[in-house]
Amino acid sequence: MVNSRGRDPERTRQRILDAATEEFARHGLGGARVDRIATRAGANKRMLYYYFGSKDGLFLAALEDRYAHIRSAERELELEHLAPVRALERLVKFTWDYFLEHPEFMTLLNSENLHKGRHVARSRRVREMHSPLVETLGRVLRRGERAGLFRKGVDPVQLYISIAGEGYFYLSNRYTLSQIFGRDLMAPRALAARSRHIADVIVNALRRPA
Amino acid sequence: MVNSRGRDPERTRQRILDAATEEFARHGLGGARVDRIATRAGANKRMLYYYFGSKDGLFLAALEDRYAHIRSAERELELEHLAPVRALERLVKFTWDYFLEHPEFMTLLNSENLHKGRHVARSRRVREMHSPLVETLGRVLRRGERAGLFRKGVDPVQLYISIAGEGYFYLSNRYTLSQIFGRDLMAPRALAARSRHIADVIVNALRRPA
Amino acid sequence: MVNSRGRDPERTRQRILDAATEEFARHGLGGARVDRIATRAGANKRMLYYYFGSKDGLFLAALEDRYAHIRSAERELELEHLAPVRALERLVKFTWDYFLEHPEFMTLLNSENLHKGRHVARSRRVREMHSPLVETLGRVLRRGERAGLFRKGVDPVQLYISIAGEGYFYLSNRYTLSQIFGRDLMAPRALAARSRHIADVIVNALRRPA
Amino acid sequence: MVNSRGRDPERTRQRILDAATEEFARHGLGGARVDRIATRAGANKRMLYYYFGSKDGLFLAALEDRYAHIRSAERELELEHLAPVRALERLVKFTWDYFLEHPEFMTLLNSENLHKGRHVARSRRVREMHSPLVETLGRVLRRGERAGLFRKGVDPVQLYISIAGEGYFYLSNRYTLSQIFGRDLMAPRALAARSRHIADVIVNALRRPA
DNA sequence: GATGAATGAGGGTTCATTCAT
DNA sequence: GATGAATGAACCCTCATTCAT
Repeated sequence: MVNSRGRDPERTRQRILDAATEEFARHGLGGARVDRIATRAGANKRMLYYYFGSKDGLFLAALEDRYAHIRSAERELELEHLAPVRALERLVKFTWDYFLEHPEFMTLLNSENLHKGRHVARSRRVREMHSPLVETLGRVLRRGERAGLFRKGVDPVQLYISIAGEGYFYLSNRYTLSQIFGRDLMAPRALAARSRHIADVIVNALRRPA
Repeated sequence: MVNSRGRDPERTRQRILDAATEEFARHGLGGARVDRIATRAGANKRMLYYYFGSKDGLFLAALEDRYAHIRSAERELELEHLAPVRALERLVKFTWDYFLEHPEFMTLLNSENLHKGRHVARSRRVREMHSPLVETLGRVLRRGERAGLFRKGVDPVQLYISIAGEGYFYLSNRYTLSQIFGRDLMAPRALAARSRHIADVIVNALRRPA
Repeated sequence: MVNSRGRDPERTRQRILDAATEEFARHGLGGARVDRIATRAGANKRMLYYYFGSKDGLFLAALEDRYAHIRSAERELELEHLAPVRALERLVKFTWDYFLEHPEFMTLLNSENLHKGRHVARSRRVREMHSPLVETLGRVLRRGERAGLFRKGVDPVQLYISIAGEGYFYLSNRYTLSQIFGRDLMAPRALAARSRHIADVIVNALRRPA
Repeated sequence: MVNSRGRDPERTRQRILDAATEEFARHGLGGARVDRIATRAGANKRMLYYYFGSKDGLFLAALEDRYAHIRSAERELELEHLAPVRALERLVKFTWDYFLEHPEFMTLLNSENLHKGRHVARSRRVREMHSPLVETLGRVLRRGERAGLFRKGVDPVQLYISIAGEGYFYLSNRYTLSQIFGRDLMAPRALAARSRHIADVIVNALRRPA
């Protein structure tokens, strides 16, 4: 029996993970309901414990899964094969687009940080996933320096946090910001304007002073 | 009688609000416990409903209170009396320091956005608090333009979101970022480095191209 | 100061009693809220306890008040001055009309009986109110017997319970009965039909067999 | 394992329903305590929500159950097979006896009407249960008419309400009535007298005028 | 691998009542 | 006579988790 509700362990596991990701994204770790996850996954609640041990175990699995997803998409950018400025622009655009299309990733991160990163602290996988990103970005920066395009001594971690932060704050806090500034930050034109603004900020931040 | 348990309504209300702010910041809206708030406030649980109506009402009150606090501190910077570049630097430093010293404000905002801003949407006070900020920043920008220091056409809202976002993402996600990048982002030297980095980014973003 | 909110003790007491009667009628004893009573009476909650001692004391006062009201209205029928059949018809119509116009009286009685009559058991007033009714009805019956109109040996208490019961069950259970029988028992025509039906039943019950 | 605490869902459900019926009857809907129901049913409080969704859901289930019970017992009278006068007498006696032996049914109805029939309004089952009763009683009446025993044009619904009302008011209000009339209406002789009285009233109400 | 039934602790909220003024 | 502030017990309901099959 290999239909959608039957005995295909890997699919059951995946359906639970997907349902959990959505639930955690929508309601946070504390607000997520194990019952809803099971129902939406079309699985028995017991299965959730069978595969993931606990609600926290499930949360960690969802978080790891989402980290793996963004890093994997990032690798496909092949920044190493691009000219420094082009590589930078591409990463900036990708990061913005990714947050825009995957708001659940931001919510997951917010939840994890609300809980002082106690899940991610127990995960070796997550740590290992990120050194390639730093290394790649570091090499892009060095190539740019050598070519006389970028200023010297820029820390790739600081740079990445800026690239991400420029989009993250805007998108993660879109409800409060739209409210306090009295404009719809999610309107297509507003999004396009932000995307351009971010590119300007990051490029200017790196440009070698004249 | 004006001691801690006695009949001083204003103090009782304030103690509840303070306790609530801390609890919401630490555990989020969903994870916050009404019992703990009451206990920490040295008040009866019933009083919480007497003054704020509901847990949500209390959350909104805390949020409004924190918004009022940062905006009030901001006004004391008296940016209007400073030279454009100096005003900008001062706001950048203030914003970073404020987030650093008041992490509860970031957590409150994260919670509110997790709930799609449904509390703030019902608050007139919050909306009214923010137009002065935009106007002040707008005037600083215009002064800088006229003096030939800043590039033209920068949107004060976009700029403010950048100023805030550069610090917010770093500090709000300090647990996950420290973990994935393998360094303690809260170490004094790391904090100082970030503060300098942000100032560089923002100033460069505004500087008129040569 | 003798305005509506001021220091006119008797009026304050009466306003509380009226508000309580309505509240008890609408929600029952258990469902009634002391807060709502005070609010609707425009009085401070403390006053309610000042005048009536407790929620139960207030309930008893409301019950006594309503008993006094119906008995007083009954006395104004002056059944003693009417011919036996006319007197009977008049009481039957009055009783139906009274229940129809004062549904709160039925609800109060239901509540009191749900609580096994524990309030009324402590009230001397209520007992004393009712012997005149039985005596009056007894005298009407005896006059009718002597005139050869009514059958002999009818117990005035049994008769009164029938007169009341015929209307009470219909009106007190109007929601469930309308539902299960699929007709609106409160429509004007339905009410008129029931009134006629009751008169028929009671008159026939008393008529001396041919 | 089929003992009292074990896994026999149907029995668990039934125990909860029985305990609930008693609790609702004794204290009304508002006064009933979910905790007491669970304890008396020997079940976990959570089970109550597992099976019935809410306190209101449980109340409706109890109400439907009691309606089903009386209607089922009524059907066993097989009124259709009896002579008209005999059928009538049997229904009258049955109805009185049923209310006498099942006071919880009256209390449930009182509660439901206090709440304006909002539970029964959502129940299809209850409506469907009652057309047979009306039809059966209607056929008895028509047979009596044709045999020249009953007066013409009597509405079976009006008649049923009279049959029930004569007993209901007496029994449902037994505490207040005993008190105000100064006699114990529940004494065996009083009950027997009422039973006879009701039979007289109903039979006379139907008897064709000479 | 999978299920429905069961659990106990604790969630936010509301209650009638009383205190200090 | 009248008030707003305060109380603690208990309300209905929901939680993540585990049992027996």
